[in-house]
Amino acid sequence: MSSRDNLGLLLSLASAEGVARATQALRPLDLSVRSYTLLERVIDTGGMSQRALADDLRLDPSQIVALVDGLETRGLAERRPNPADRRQKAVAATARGKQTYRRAKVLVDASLDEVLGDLDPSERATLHEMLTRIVRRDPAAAEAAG
Amino acid sequence: MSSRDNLGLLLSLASAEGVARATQALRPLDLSVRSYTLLERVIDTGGMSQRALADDLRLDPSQIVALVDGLETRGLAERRPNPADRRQKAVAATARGKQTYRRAKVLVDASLDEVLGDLDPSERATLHEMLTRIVRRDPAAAEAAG
DNA sequence: TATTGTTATACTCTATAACTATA
DNA sequence: TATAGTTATAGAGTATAACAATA
Repeated sequence: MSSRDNLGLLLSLASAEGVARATQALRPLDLSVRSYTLLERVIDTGGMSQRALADDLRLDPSQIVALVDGLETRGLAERRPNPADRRQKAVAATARGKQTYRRAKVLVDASLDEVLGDLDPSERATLHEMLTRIVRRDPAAAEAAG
Repeated sequence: MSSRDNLGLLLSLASAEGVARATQALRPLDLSVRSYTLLERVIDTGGMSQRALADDLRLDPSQIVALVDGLETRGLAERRPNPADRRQKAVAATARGKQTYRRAKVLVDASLDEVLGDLDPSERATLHEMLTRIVRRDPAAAEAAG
């Protein structure tokens, strides 16, 4: 196996390509890829605790704080108290946040099409399924790996 | 499409998982994933200019300088003059660098097996082929995308 | 003029630890 | 005791610009 066949490297390069293009696509809306992803997640779920966001996005809770701060300052998301557990704060998108997300999604999807341009729908489904299996591992295994 | 189906996010998470595990696997040898990748590349090619390395690894030339400096300080790689073009320096692995690489490869391959554990050889080949198509795009297209 | 390697700088991302308020 | 959110800090990684030597 030569270095050109390094699957880990290929994965890393493909990811970097996707992030770079999405970053560029989101520039007109002044949104980072991670803010966009967080916004998408809270819109789809109707609101999540910051801890749940950290778990889903595989980020440290302290990074979620910074991302939510940024979105809240711009009026795109807000923290709502959770009466059931006053330690938690439910992060939810504002109406303006949802509108911004819809516009952003069009741009991001187009940038992803550029990256995946050579893959037909069936291949994309296969890729999606395989990546899901890679990512959705037993959390205990990831824990053990540190 | 829900955020759980975000293919760009999945790609990013899978890559991060692979890099994290490889980083951990390489810790005993005090090698970064990028140093390992560079070492692999110069061993497989028998020596490359820093510019060629930057192109292959999708890194800025100034980052190659830092990586080669680190490997050279530790006696794992060296810069050799290129008589044909005195601007260039051919980066090559030393005997010790090759030995370190062989030990590192065992560890990295094992860590990759953990990440790809659910994929059989045929599926890995499919993944490899698709990622190759994503990464090996027309350089002009990547250029245009910034 | 253009390219290779280099230095410098700033910015983002990531990892870690410690603190507070709640449970 | 443990968990959710927060703050602070240091280290990687990344992007950009400028420069000297060479083509």
